Amino acid sequence: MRTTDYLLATQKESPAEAEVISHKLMLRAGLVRKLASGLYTWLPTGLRVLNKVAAIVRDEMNKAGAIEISMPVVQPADLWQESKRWEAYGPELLRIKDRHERDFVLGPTHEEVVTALVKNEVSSYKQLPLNLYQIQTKFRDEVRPRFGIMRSREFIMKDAYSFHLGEESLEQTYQRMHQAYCNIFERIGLEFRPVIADSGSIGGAVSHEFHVLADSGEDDIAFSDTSDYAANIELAEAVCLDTRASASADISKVATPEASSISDVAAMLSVAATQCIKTLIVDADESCDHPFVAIVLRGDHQLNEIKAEKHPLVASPLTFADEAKVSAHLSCKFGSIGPVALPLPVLVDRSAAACSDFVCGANEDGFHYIGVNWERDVADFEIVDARNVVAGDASPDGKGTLQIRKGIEVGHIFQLGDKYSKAMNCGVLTESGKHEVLKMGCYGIGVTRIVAAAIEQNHDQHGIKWPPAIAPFQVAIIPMNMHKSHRIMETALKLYADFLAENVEVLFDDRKERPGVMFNDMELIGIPHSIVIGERNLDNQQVEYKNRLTGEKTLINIDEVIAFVTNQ
RNA sequence: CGGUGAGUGGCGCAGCUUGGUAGCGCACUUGGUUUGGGUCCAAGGGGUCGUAGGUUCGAAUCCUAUCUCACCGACCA
Repeated sequence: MRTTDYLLATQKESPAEAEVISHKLMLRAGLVRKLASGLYTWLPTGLRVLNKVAAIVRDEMNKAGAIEISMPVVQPADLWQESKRWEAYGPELLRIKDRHERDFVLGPTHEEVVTALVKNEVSSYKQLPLNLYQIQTKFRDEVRPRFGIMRSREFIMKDAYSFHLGEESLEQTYQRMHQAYCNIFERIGLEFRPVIADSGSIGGAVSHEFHVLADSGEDDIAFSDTSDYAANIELAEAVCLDTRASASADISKVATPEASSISDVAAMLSVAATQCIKTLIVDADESCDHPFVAIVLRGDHQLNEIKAEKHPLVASPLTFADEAKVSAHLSCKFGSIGPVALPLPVLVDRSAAACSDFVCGANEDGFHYIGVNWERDVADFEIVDARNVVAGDASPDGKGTLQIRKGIEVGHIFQLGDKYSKAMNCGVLTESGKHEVLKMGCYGIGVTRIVAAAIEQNHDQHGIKWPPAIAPFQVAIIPMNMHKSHRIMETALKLYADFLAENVEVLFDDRKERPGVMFNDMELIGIPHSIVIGERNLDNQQVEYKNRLTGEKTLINIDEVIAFVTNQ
């Protein structure tokens, strides 16, 4: 490709709207342009990258035995009513009407459509297992699109759905997809981690997320420093190896006026936050005899809402209780609540349960207890896992300690079980002639998000440093002052033709620009290899090779250029 | 949805307080100049100042309404 025949669209300044580095660079390098909030046009350079990512995903899916199909973006509402997600999905599901006033949705995902398809097309156990996938546009009406294409409303997703008779077959395909995902991210060249995850609203039991590690990531992931244990912090089990010391102090009430937060109380009483416990009040599940439930954590720990709301006594979704209502019920404010003689169900985190002689609220404004001990002073409580793990915690698999890093979620795989197949009665006849509902798995990859994540992980002050597997071009030819020198033009044209003949993706910068402009643009776009042609080196029949990733520069003979670059 | 801020040529911004013929940098066009890291000089093209209404002799500027966008939060692939 010649730059004069191309839409380069690079910019010196990034638009004010861009906050994260990948968003800025995608705009500056001319990869995308915003049309409206969360909606982007892909320019030629961006589309080249996107297509490369999609090609790798497609290839690995095919190798893993999945079969490509293409389903409509616009889907009839009755399918969604059948699966109950017409109500459950909420405002993120964009609903539209056609000219006959019939309801439709723009598909945010395709479980309904694919299940309806399989229900109609597959009727025998002999056709199973079956794994269908597509690479296609999704629409989710996000509350707040942000970070450019990282969280856009319209995006491209690879979504696969597998169908099975029995858990064992599902487990096999799930493992095969897990491996395929690892292959995909390795081939693209990203530093990633598969982590145990919460299955959220999609449903099902077993689930893994694939995260690209980057400081700008929105998720915290915890992983062991010695084993391969890794989990989203939402799900990482907090183990407590400490055993509770026996009580050595008597309980007594002390005045703590104006002190309500843990840091206030700890400072006033000159104790460590780890010696204090905090009591959070959340709404109780309807089945509970009490209006609220108390969750007790050690002073330095944070509540994990995902874990807490799974407890049968806790309302789902987890809701912090209204302070006025709690005050009316307990006759004290949030900052003074404690588990001693508390007329509510008490759930105690494992680490808080290992405390002895601790400090807690006295259920009376302006007072705390000190020297409190479980069992002796608080008779009725249940020990649960309810906090976020922190760096340094023991790994749940018993090997090593946990570290925490930020990740960008680029893939998510689920064992769905029969959630959708049961609701839509999708089954086959078994060998014995009985109708049996199928088990399902689903496997998603955010193809557009991978592009942004790759930039987050691979850039410097000059611009993008594409992993070669997804670079828009492999080689840039930068001739200096070509319009003034016949031999430079001849050399450039020859190299360009030679690269094309070798099927190397080459961008020939034939603009009448100063060298600095060309260098800056090619580095901004992040082309891995550059060939710089100048008068100086041409005297020795040489050109300069530059590597974008390593910064390496070497002189090479003109007749060795093609071989040298194709070797890289 | 709550909070904060912003809408002025393609991009980045000034002008608004104190109303008086719309400006700067980048980009673009033409000519010259320069040529191994975003040259320099000159001339030029391009803007209903988000939209609607109001006040006024006169509104980018003041008032009202409304739309859009971004960031933080809540929410969520």
